[in-house]
Amino acid sequence: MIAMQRENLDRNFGFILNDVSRLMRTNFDRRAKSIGLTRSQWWVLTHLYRRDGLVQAELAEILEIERPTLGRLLDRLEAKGWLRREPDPGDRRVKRVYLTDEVKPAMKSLRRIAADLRQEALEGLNEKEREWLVDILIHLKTNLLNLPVTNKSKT
Amino acid sequence: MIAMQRENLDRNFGFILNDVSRLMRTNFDRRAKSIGLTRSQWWVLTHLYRRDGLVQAELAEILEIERPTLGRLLDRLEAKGWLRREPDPGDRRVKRVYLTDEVKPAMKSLRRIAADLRQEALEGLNEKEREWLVDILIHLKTNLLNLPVTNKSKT
DNA sequence: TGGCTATAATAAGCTTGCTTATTATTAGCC
DNA sequence: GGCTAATAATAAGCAAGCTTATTATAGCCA
Repeated sequence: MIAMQRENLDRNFGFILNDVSRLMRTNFDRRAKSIGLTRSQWWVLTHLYRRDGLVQAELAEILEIERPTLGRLLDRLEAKGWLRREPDPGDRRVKRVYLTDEVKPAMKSLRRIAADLRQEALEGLNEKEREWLVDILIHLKTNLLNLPVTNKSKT
Repeated sequence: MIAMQRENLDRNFGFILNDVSRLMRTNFDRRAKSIGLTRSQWWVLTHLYRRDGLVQAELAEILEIERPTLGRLLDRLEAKGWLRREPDPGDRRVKRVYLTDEVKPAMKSLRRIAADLRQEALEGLNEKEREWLVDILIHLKTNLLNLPVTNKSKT
């Protein structure tokens, strides 16, 4: 614990991670702009594509974002005609989310953009290293999810 | 390239990265809330701590964020008394940023929070793996910064 | 059945990213 | 010296995170 005062900021793990994450997001968003979707929006559509008609709360759970965050994402997506919300017949608190037909062709382009960008970011790493990286990231995510503070207001 | 339609979303590199980054940020912010600073704000102060009196544009460059983003961060930090902006005597377009005395003690707590969180996130990785991870992330960042699209409106 | 408790969705407010556009000033060139 | 181009800072507007609080409805249990 001596001489730790002047740590190397350029190798600060948290911030490099943040930088890479931000660069991926902004780059994706720039490429997808002409389609009229952001990466977060695409991610929502991707999951609905697999399981159409999800309840909002379920979808938020799957996406690991808070319900209000999802709510406003859906507002924008609905306004642009990518999906619609319909009341659940059995439970009047619930709304279910359904994709519209416009989605399918757009999805294809976005999947392409995502794959290209991923490829470009990972350029120079071999398959083994890529797998290893994903494993490590999953490990970190697990660590973080297990932290007591992370469990917000679980009451 | 066959049967790639149904890729494994849970191992999507971009999104796990995003998750880890988000968890780090929100966790930090929760822990630092009582001090009244966010992680982004702390990062600004950390750099000023090393080089007080920077010009805003230089600082934005170092932090790798856009100038308006920094501008509003500084607004909030200034409003809470962590720093002040002073006109540059030689160039009337320029403002230089100086930390106030309140900063020093807070910095110590925040550095502690950051170190703890980093440790908890990286739990289970040995020193070699940690170094490797940082190297990989720097590599990815370099890849992303070299993408043509990333160079925004350089005109 | 009637009343608490839990749950779904949303509203409201804050932060931090980004873009694009404006304003003030400086620098550079003819 | 005077015009044009470049630069510093900010304004304005949008997106997507988060919290906390509200409203409507279901569910449970006494």
